[in-house]
Amino acid sequence: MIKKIKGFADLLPPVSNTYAFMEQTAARVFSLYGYDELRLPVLERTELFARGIGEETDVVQKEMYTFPDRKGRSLTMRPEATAGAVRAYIENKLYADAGSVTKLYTYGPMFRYERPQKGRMRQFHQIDVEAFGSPAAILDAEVILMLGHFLTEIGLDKLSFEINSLGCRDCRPIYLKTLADFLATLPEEELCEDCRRRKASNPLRVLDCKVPRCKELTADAPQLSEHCCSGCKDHFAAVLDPINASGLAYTINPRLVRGLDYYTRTTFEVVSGDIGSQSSVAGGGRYDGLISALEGPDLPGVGFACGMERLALLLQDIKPVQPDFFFVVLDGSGLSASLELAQTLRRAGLSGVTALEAKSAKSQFRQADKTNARFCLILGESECESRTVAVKNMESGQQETIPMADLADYLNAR
RNA sequence: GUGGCUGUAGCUCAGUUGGUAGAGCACCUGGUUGUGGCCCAGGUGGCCGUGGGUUCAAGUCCCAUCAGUCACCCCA
Repeated sequence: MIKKIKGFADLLPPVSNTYAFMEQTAARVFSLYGYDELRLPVLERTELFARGIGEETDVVQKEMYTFPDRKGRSLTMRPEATAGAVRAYIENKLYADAGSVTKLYTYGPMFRYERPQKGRMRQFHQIDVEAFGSPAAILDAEVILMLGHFLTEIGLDKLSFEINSLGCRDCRPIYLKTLADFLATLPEEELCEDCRRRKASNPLRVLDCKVPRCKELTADAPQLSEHCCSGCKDHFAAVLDPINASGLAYTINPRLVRGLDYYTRTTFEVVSGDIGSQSSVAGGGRYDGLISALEGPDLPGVGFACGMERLALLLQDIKPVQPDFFFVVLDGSGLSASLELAQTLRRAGLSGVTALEAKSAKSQFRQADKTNARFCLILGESECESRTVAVKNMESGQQETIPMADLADYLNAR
């Protein structure tokens, strides 16, 4: 038997209905904020991600599905949506007639070659939002509030928001130097193995280490909020003001680090304690240098992505829609008539299914019961002859004989 | 890439110190020759993940392998 490959999943009902619900809710909520849908390719040139996400990131270095096409060009299955969205924004010159801001959302599968575990698949799904072209702090705040609005609409209003600022292209390098100097003063042998490596490769990550001893050692580490430039300080305050006014609960997490190189200034994350170790259900932030780094105009951007697998872990699975009617046929003569009648009812807006073979009445009624149909429509020999249908209300058990011609009106009235 | 745990019916799982494979749910049929749910009776369904080894005998013990899962790491 051919089986699916590791880290890839079939999304079956009722889980698939939950995904549809998330997508539909996202589309509805985001449109309230002026966002339009963007649909992007799943494959891009490898270089897009290498330059967009950062050559040194784990995602690029060891997690991408990369392979040559038939002409030897290196292609990559997208590991996230932002780089592709920025590429589309530049390539289609959406900045030309957009006024001050271009608001887009997209959703779909992403691919990362990682060891699967709870909340982490190799093919996973994100709902992604990008707002290009404006440096306004109020836009950062709006994006965060919109994420909160969306989560509330899908029934998740108890999640924790964490917000931080990572500084800008000017002040972050200075801070990183300060941090590196501080880390160099720590006793090397007392740091965990990972942190010894991260000290050089990704110093911000050391602040995020979960090992207790590392936490102690870095307790007095210099904080970016004290070392960033006045522009970044003002920006961060201007982001928090409207969020405070909105009543959205959040914490400032000065150790909140994003793994993708492009983030600047505002970053945020939504975490849940109920879904295992992969606790981050959404994350995002501002990326003011990304568009120019991909050879577009020097315009800023802000956005976020939600992990649909992780949200689905928090949502009850939504049941498939229930049909209104089920056709019971008692002999072969009713079979073709039942389909014809069912088509009439469907065109009249009623949903339902027909029996596909004339098995015993008991068996057909059992089948009808399983579909949760509200009515059974019974077509036997006598009904076919008199051009009527026996309609049984499955809840009350009562049954009436209705002329075929009146069937749609009769059912629609109930 | 590293580690832990688990692989027995469609699903959830029992299976004693090794002795020829079980339950519940689901499914099918009947109890009502044209009427569901509840109940009752019966039934279908397993290379016990795969390969090798030990043994008179392996679901059970040993080795390997594959798969799943959780965690590290990383991220949404």
